[in-house]
Amino acid sequence: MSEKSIDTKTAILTIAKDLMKQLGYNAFSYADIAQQLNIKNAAIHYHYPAKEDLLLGVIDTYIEEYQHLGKQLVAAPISSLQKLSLFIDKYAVLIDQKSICIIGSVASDYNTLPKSVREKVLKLIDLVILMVAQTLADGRAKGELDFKEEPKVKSLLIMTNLAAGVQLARITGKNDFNEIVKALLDQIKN
Amino acid sequence: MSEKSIDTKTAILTIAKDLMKQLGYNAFSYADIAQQLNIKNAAIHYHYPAKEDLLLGVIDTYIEEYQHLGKQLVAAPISSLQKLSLFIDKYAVLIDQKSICIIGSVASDYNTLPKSVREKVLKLIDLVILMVAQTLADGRAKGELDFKEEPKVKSLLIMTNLAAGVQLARITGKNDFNEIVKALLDQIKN
DNA sequence: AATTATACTTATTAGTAAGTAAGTATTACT
DNA sequence: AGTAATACTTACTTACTAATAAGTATAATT
Repeated sequence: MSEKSIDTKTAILTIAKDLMKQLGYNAFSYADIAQQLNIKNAAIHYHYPAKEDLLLGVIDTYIEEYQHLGKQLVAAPISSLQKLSLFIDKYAVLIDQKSICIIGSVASDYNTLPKSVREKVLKLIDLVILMVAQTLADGRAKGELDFKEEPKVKSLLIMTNLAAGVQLARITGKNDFNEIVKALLDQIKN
Repeated sequence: MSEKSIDTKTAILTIAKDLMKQLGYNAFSYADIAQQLNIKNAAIHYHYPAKEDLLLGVIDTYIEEYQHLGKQLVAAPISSLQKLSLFIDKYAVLIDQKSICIIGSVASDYNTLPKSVREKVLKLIDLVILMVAQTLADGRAKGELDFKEEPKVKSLLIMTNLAAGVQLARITGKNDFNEIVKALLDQIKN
């Protein structure tokens, strides 16, 4: 694969990710991507034969991103609260982009997704929930955090606050998301 | 309007609501509804000229439903915890139907919705958040509930737990939703 | 009884979707 | 230098989308 092709393939993926988060799986088309890149519709099919392949590629980049973040967080010389803040920041920036998180995007379109994508989505969700749960468990063990729920359950609570928080804030305004974050951080601070 | 027509119009709306919750705004078509009702595509356009009108009709039924529920809850001779449970039950049943809540459904498609729909969605969201907030405030005043956040903020936290909870549970299984509900009820019990 | 409104069907249109086959220019390999 | 792979474009197909115009049967109104 030449460098030009790598660029195009990466560029397609980057735009697909943005469109996924802004519009959802069923509301963007190959034509939208082609227009932005000034290439033809069929050029995208060359790199990603079916829309299913494109979506698999999108999910893969997030799996890699969160695997990378997970490893970074374990080793990072920062407090557990700061680690969670790094994670929360990923959600906060979405609102300014009029976007929602990729998990929320695929979750609402779930019934229309191909089986291969569904399986990969489940893998991504498990990865993220576990990463947050481990950060929470670690923080509590170190006495940096305090909460009474099981780490896995607390992770579910925080994840749902964030995922639906950005969905809500896109409609009602960013302040609602900020209030949610403030409250959930206050819940786990020691 | 004859009775037959009322039946058809109501039936269209009922199916549209189901499709919205299962597939989302952009993933269902007039053909899907027509097929289920054994009528022609154009018959739906007779009752709802544009898809925008159909979606406005769908949101309206939910606004009416929650206005009704809100009035019922104020007068009902049950505890605040039971009132919240009635609300939570509305979300629990969605999972078995492989559906998500209407707010979550329109929230993820928000950028593709007509302006008229967006305004009505905001009205619905405000209504629901306020209803939950008032139930929470009332319960705390009566000593039935205990939480440290402002009622509006606690309402946001619970709403996001529920909305994203059903989205998540459709993928990972109902148990995750049950765990979320158990934990959030435990947080506010006195 | 005649007229009109209601609730549709039939038939069609314009637009857009994903996807494909065949051709072409460029680059890499032997 | 010749061959083959890469990265596209051109041109097209099939299928589906919302939407509309025109026609029809039935029911309500005058």
